Amino acid sequence: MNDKISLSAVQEKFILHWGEMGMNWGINRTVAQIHSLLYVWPEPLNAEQIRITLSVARSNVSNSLRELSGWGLIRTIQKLGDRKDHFATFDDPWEMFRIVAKERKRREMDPTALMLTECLDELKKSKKPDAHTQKRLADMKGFFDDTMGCFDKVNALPTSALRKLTKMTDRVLKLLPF
Amino acid sequence: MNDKISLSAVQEKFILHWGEMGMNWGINRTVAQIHSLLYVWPEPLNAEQIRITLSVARSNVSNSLRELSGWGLIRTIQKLGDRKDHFATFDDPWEMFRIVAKERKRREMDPTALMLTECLDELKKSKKPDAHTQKRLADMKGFFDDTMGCFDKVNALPTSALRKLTKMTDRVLKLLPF
DNA sequence: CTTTTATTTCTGTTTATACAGAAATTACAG
DNA sequence: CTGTAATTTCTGTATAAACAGAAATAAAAG
Repeated sequence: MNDKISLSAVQEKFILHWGEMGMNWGINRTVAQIHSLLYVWPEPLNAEQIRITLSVARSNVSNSLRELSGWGLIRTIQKLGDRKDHFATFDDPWEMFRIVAKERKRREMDPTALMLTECLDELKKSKKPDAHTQKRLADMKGFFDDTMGCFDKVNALPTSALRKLTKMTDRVLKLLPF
Repeated sequence: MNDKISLSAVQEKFILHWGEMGMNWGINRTVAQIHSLLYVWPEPLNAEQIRITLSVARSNVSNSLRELSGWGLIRTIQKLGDRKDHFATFDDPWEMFRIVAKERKRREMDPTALMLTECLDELKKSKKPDAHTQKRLADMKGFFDDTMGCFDKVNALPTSALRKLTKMTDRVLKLLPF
């Protein structure tokens, strides 16, 4: 039962900050802390180790791990002679960002785009036009379509291409006819 | 005292959805609702009109308006013969996005980048190296640097350029040496 | 200066979320 | 099977955020 994990001061600082940052983006603190713990720690950890290290209830760990699975941010790893699941996240921040961004788009942007489409349909069918609302919602819909279309293409790039692209921003923008 | 504002079904649907969407991004529901109300409504509204329309407490309106001001998302408008402040947001979704994105970067990404720098400094000064944590934090810092640098440049573009850029994604990506 | 109007701040309540600990379930070992 | 380990689900509690309404303040009018 050597489940004792000893965080360095730096690791603890990183994990605590990550938890708070997550909160600002609507992500549960414990969820974000577990994610950052798995990110900094050199080996996969089991639920009990996470519980002890972060000083939270076992159930909290369980639910948070399920949440992270729902995001596709962790994978389970089996170890010989150990029935416990061990958990790990990804090494590459770009890949994790790609996953999170894609999932947030699916969960939050897509439904909003749909809502806007529905609203515009209803307005079109309506007797009294309300041209102003129509314009505002159409503008917003146009914004969503443009950004989401762009996002899908960029986000589909592999990490190497994304990294290059961000480093070439100046040159790319200079090429364009603005 | 003609403060009665009558929302259409579509406007109400839009506002309610916007409120819920805001919550998912860590933004107060009432704040998001007020913002969307000002966006769809054809004229600037005063606090009392907002209170009645959204059925919330006057204090809630006051605090939410201050919050929106803090984001730079609303401006106040004076009307002749009316002491009340009237509030309006922007017409252009791209501009609003630019404002929000810039502000979120300032509030949440910048401090995180700073934290990572501090952590890496502490690691460098440390006696026992902990190469693994160093690599992980350096990777994350690199990701932040690359994305934030790119973001600053792209986000500085005017709406017209941003719109064109998103519509050219395919062509731009094809030009690049991937 | 007093009254009216508008806004903000304060205080207590409500509500939603996070969480702990217990209980129940599941999976496996012997 | 029976017992043990592991995980999940359930239930109640704590915490923090949102909110309403009152009180206080500020601003302007007369």
